[in-house]
Amino acid sequence: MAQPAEKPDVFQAIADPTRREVLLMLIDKELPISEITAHFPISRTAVVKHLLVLENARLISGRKAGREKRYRMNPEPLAEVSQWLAYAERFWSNKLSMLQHLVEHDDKKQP
Amino acid sequence: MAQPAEKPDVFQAIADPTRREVLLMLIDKELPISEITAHFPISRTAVVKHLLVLENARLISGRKAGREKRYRMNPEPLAEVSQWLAYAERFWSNKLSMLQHLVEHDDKKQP
DNA sequence: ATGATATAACACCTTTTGGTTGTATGTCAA
DNA sequence: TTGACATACAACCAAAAGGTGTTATATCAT
Repeated sequence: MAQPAEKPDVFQAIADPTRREVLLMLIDKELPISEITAHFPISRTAVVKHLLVLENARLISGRKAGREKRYRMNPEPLAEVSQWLAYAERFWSNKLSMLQHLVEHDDKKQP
Repeated sequence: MAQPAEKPDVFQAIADPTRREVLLMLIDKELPISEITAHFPISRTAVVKHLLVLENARLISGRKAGREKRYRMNPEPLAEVSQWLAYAERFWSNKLSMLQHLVEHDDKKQP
């Protein structure tokens, strides 16, 4: 699973649902691998591979803290996605803004 | 290449550079497969497969026009990406806005 | 010193991806 | 009606993606 530390492709990195969830977990806190793994039904090895993909897309960075390695998120590479999106949507900005607005205000369907 | 018409995953669909480029080509115009193929170094069959992925992610839709099939873009599914991005960036909005601003104003590096 | 923890490093497996070629089918134009 | 064009469909292939398990190594607590 991307064993060679190559391809820093952000789009590729966020293509996997597990990796997106990992990212969300690391938004506001720094977590060790074991704790991240606990939230998923897959093996630690698999999680580590996902972490490697995220890391060489520079979306997360890890530091060793004693016997554990703690990861934190780095949002900067997401700017590339944001830009691409803005460019791709530039002709329908009205329609899309409307859509987003609708969804955002439907979070916890208050009747 | 996603032969079965399944997985309408938008993130997956835009993960491939070729597919992203196809999308950009179809923003403002409707194009036949042959014309799309002409812009890439790969075979028409390969392009068609990419089109299928984009189509069942509902990012494009095709209609037959005589002997050719013309595709056009549909931006709505991108809203999901947009939302996710907004959520993932919610703690760093300042930093990211700054970044984007910088890049956008560096398009054709005017000295 | 010893055992439990946390990670690292391998080797291996299966399915999906991205690509190829070849053959058939429908459609326009002369 | 006969090509030339545009697409459709099928079979095949190599490599990457996503996963598994096993074994080793460092570190903390007792």
